[in-house]
Amino acid sequence: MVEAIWERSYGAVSVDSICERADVRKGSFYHFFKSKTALAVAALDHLWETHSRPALDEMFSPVNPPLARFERLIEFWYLKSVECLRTKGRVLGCPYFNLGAETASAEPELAAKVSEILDCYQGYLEATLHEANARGDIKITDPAETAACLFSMIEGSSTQARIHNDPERVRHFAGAFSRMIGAELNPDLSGTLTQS
Amino acid sequence: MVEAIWERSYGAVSVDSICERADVRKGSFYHFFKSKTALAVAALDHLWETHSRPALDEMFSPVNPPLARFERLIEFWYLKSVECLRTKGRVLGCPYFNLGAETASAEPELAAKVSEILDCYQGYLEATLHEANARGDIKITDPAETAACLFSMIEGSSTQARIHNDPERVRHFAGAFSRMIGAELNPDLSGTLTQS
DNA sequence: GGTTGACTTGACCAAACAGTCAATTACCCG
DNA sequence: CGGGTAATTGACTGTTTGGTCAAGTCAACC
Repeated sequence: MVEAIWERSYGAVSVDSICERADVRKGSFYHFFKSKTALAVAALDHLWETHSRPALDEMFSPVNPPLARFERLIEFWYLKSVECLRTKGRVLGCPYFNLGAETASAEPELAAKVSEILDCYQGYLEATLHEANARGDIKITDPAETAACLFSMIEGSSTQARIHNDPERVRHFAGAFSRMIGAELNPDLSGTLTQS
Repeated sequence: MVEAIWERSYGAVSVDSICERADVRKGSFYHFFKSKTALAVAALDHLWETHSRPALDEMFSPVNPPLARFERLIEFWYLKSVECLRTKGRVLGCPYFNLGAETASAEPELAAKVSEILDCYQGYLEATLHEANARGDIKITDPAETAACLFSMIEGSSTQARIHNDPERVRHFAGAFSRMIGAELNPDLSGTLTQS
């Protein structure tokens, strides 16, 4: 499962443990997947299609004005981190990013899938920057480059949150986000209070 | 060795292979290090003290004006990525960040060491922002937060460069760096030409 | 010359690893 | 009901894993 890999790491999760958790014998596993890598690719794709992409489609829905979409995205990452710490006992960061960094040099197929997903994610940012530009909300000369930087900041922050096991590390980038696109964003970051 | 872990990953490098590369028998290894984790901690510390910290001390030397230090840092990351691709056949990103992300949830001692190193790294940025503020070069209201964001962007970019195996991914953040601190930076990013 | 203690060695361990396979069962379609 | 195919099983393989250990080497010091 992608969850176990997310919580631990690709190298630390064995096919045996995956089978045990799914209550399936190893032969069945290898009937459906030709290798551990193939399972990981499929799991990543599934997670993307069933969770991440729908969530992004909602956050970046055209019914919201462009800058509001960014606010929702910032909120999303922070709430996710806080919730993750509460429910899983650890801040885990981005599953795609973690897995990609770990396996980039050893599992080319896995890295290719992660690359594809990450670029698609970044595309949401870029498209929104374009739209905000067109509406005159902001004035960005190179939306592609800016999207890349914003996305790097998001992923970098959330990976730091994982390393330090501290969700507040993803809180910081809200202000920088505003400064980088030259517009005021006011995401609701009172996530820690949502439990009460 | 830290190099093997950097090129592959912590989980993919065995104690056996480390011993073989060092032409040492396993018993000797465990005479000096109580575990594989302990070796990694020591190796990380050694890399930091002998390479990264001296490099940072030079880049952030007080003889350079604050903004010039940032230019050198941006250059540094780009040149490192290009050189890494040329000499090792792959862009590898930041060894601390990669290792920290992979082992954060399984190896607390390792994660603690990485946290310490990363915070120290970020400290160079923060101190420089303070100094640039004091000189009137820039006007940043929260240097700590800004340093965190800049550092996240650096690490995020370089990890993306690793995942995509593309050094140009670290090139992007030069412009964003300028925009975030509100001052023009002009790093020399003609790194691809340095081989001729 | 004898003792000490740091270092080295190779044989060893039990567990875990990814992956295989022949045999069996479940299921669907005619 | 009968037959073909898809799914499932458990026992198996050969390798590798992190880590241990008794036995030994060696130089330094008393």
